[in-house]
Amino acid sequence: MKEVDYKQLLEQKGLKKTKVRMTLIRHFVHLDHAQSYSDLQAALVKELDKSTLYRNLTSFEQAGIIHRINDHSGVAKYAFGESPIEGDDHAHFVCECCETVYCMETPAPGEFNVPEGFKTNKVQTIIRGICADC
Amino acid sequence: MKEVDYKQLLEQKGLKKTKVRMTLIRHFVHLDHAQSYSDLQAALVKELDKSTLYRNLTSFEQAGIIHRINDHSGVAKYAFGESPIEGDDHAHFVCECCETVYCMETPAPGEFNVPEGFKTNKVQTIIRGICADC
DNA sequence: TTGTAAATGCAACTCGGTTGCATTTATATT
DNA sequence: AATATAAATGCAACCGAGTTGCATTTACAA
Repeated sequence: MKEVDYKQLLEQKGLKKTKVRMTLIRHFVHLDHAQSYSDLQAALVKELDKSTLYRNLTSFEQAGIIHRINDHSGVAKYAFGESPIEGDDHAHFVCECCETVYCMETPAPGEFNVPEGFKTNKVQTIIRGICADC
Repeated sequence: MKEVDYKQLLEQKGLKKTKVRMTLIRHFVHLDHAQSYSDLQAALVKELDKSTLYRNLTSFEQAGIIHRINDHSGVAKYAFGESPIEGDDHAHFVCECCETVYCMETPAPGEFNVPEGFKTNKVQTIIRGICADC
């Protein structure tokens, strides 16, 4: 994806092309794993305001440019792209060694037998293990 | 489970029988769904110190009296009993209407095909839907 | 009964995340 | 190119979950 495309991506989603947003997109695009707020702060050392960052993460998420991941670490992480399996949730892999979070193409399983009266809408899955780098 | 048993449960786990702990156990036992810190604070109006509460939640968890649940709400919740499926993780059901979290006996599925070099250890599952009460 | 380690309560703190508001900036309009 | 306007930014102040250090109290064993 080229610089020009980032601009188009923003325009297409009705978001203004600002310095902060371009920096953010550029950063997300070339990463294969999810980033938390503090990861982002550390990586983008340039003056980057906390609330500006959070507000942009939110609007990017709403625009489908990134998606929010909840591994079970207590802090939200974000990765480039909409949920790969449109609408539905894809699984996330958390490395128990380096804590890195990867998006898996593996779809969540369909069937879970819940008790009488319970209705299943969707299933979210976290896979824990060791990643290829560790 | 009777009062006397609570005491035995604590002794057996090497935990001293204190007022706070008895109150906590008593509270957890007769609940069918998970409690967050603020749920507990609200329910146990009696003077209950924040750090004491957290420290007890931690030791109860280590002792296997309760287990910690991470639905994707951002706050940890706790429910009575060890993970029903010994060692392995059981699924948790989050009601999208009342936000209540229930433990499901349903085991997590075995097979997820992860990329080359990735090794799966365990799978954690959150089922979202509508509970029997809603 | 008393000694001791563990449990409690309190205050102060960290950190993720949010909100209100004044200032700045992107962009559409002239 | 100048300008009007709504949106984006930066800042400070705030909230709530969870943690830590420390002095005091309590359970329990000797």
